Amino acid sequence: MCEDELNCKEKIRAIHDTMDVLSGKWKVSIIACLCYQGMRFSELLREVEGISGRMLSRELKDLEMNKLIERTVVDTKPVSVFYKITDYGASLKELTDIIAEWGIKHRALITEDFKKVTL
Amino acid sequence: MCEDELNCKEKIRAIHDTMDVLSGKWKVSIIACLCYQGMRFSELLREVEGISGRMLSRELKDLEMNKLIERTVVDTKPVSVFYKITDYGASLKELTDIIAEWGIKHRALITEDFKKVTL
DNA sequence: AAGGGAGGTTACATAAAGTAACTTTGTAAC
DNA sequence: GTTACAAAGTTACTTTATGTAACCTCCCTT
Repeated sequence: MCEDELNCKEKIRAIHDTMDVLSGKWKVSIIACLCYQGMRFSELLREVEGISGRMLSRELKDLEMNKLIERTVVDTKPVSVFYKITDYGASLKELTDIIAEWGIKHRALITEDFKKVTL
Repeated sequence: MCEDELNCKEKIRAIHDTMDVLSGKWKVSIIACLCYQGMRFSELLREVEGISGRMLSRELKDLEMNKLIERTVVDTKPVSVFYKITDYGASLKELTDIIAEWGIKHRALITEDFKKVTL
């Protein structure tokens, strides 16, 4: 299955297949975060800036259903809940890297343009 | 700006920066499609299966505002409108490739699992 | 003059995301 | 022993995004 052979419609279908799993504003960020290290709900809430508890809770459920992450209740007092990436989820790391790389270049450009316009 | 130096929060910010530009269900598909070749509104409507005229129209405006694509009215009779990727938009090709690649692997896996469960 | 394609827009309906308050269990502080 | 606060959510309500369908204008063909 060589990428070069993909025609336009096949590629778009493949993109939709990925996007179905990563739909929404937060999933890519959550996965990227858990690729660094597993962590608890409250830690994710702090790392993924801007996300609400409600959305985090939902997105984590979705990701768990798709077997991209694993949820473990740790029997501490009080209990804590630990989330970690699965091997399958880790296969998305390259994707998160490329998305982040582009974001960095984009921000640099926007900032430059901003300087040009305002100075 | 080496990717390895990115800490978690920086990476998440970068991901959000990209996602702000590519928000919504359709933008990545439209860009992938226009990376193959420029085309007209009605052709995009046919290539990007499932999208409605309303959404295509909106997404194209967004993409144009972000300078990822270019809109040209061609003075044929009747007029046609041609959309093509800009150099900047083309810098997203690698991203679309990786997203599509993962989608293909994912579909293969899902299909296998389906076989296992139903046979 | 009726119908059809291109390139849209408008009005209305549903689904997804955001906000804020509330819950439960436990621990620590006064 | 009763506030007070953290973890891990949930519930009710609001706003935004997406989807559906009908409609518009311009030009061409039959």
